[in-house]
Amino acid sequence: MQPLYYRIAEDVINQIKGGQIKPGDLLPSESQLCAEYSTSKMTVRQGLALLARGGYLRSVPGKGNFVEYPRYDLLTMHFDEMDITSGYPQGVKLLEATIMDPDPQVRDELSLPKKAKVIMMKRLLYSETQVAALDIKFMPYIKGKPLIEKEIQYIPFAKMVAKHGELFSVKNEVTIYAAAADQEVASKLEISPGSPLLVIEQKLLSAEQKPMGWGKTFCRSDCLQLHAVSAQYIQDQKLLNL
Amino acid sequence: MQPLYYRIAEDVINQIKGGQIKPGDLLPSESQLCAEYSTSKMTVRQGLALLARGGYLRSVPGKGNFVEYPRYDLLTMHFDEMDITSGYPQGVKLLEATIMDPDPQVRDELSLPKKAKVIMMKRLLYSETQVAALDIKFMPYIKGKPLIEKEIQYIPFAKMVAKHGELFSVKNEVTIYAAAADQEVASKLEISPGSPLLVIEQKLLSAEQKPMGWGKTFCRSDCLQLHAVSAQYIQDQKLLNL
DNA sequence: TAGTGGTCTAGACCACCTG
DNA sequence: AGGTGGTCTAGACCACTAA
Repeated sequence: MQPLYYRIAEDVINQIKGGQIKPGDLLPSESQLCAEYSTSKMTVRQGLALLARGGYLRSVPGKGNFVEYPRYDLLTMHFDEMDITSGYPQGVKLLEATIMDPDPQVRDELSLPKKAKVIMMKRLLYSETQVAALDIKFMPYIKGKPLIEKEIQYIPFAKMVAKHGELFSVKNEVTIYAAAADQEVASKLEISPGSPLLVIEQKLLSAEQKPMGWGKTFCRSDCLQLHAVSAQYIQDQKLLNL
Repeated sequence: MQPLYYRIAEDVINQIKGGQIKPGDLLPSESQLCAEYSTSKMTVRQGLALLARGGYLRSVPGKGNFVEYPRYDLLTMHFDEMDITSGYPQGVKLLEATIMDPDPQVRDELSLPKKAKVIMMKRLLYSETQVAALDIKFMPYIKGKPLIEKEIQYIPFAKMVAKHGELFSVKNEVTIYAAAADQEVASKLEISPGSPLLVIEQKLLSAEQKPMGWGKTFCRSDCLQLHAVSAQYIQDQKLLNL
């Protein structure tokens, strides 16, 4: 048996999707809905909260609950470098892992002071038996917090940074673009220079907005696609069986 | 003055971020929190609901509320073809808009029967004064539902499809990859053949999962980057001022 | 002033899990 | 049996909006 608040949410959304209520319209007031379902305010509000979460409603104090156009332009996506290897630890080859002086771009991205050093890590990622991506990552070097080679090889960058910085949670900023392969990347990826690459740039920040890691993943265009769906829809699947 | 439920949520999240409570730990039970804050169950639960929504908690009936690792691999992104033009209607040039027989790929993507026709639309998108993307879109042809040329030119594909199919909401499935420009695309985008492109493939589905539109946007790699952030973080900004 | 949503109370009963 | 989260009640008071 579905809870009542759930049924209220479904009824409303079905009226929206059926066209009886249109975006911009005002829903019946909460007290009206209480009467309609012979229930109390908290229950009605619990139902409406589901819809608000899904982006179907906007509540305006003193006025009412308005139906909203759902967003088609907000997309959610799953990305994790280790996805490329389909989870096979054998799919990762550590090329380098050193402590070094950062070049200006890296220093800038990590907002580091002049003399600070960084940990640099270069990995090749294989999907099946084929090389698929070259991954280069940087993080500020923190004295006395060594990285264990076995660990760093197989975990995603975000986890690595969280562990290294002893952080619970990190903000992950990702930039996606296409580029042509240069000499180095091309040879590592066994493609010809100039071939198209999907480049995924990642910057990790602490809760205080301090950059904790930065790097790029150069992906062979024949090995990686990213998939995203409108956030709206994900919510639906989780919250309402539509 | 912040509402109490909000303060409860903040207190808990600060304990999480401060390390006093770790992922996997059990929160104090709801009745304990009621006592601690001298409040009632509904208020405590309202606070915990915020955290659950943000992915910080998992509630297990009969057991308790567990602290969760935040997801670093779920990203949210904004994408809308019209973003490319920075909202300038002058930034769109309609090259073609015709009713035609679909080629096999299009028919397959739209799950169309043999003889069905499609509306095809080709547009050039300019950012500032420079050509930035070539956009090709297909939708099933529905008799008696003409598209008004002026309309189709300037609205995003998702809106167009919603309007044409008289749908309230559409599911938007996006695939992102890199590719080399072929002759046609290269000439339209004023780049040399083989240049890297960012290709954004869009499929729009009705609530019943029926394909309502499909197409690709070929973007000059020097004109478009996509940005995404961990979903976690967006929630924080909306729900808690951290 | 009357209606709206936002917050909150002090209970209740249920299904679930553990000893 | 006793504790947990999940649902729900029948009120209350507040801030906001509109006429």
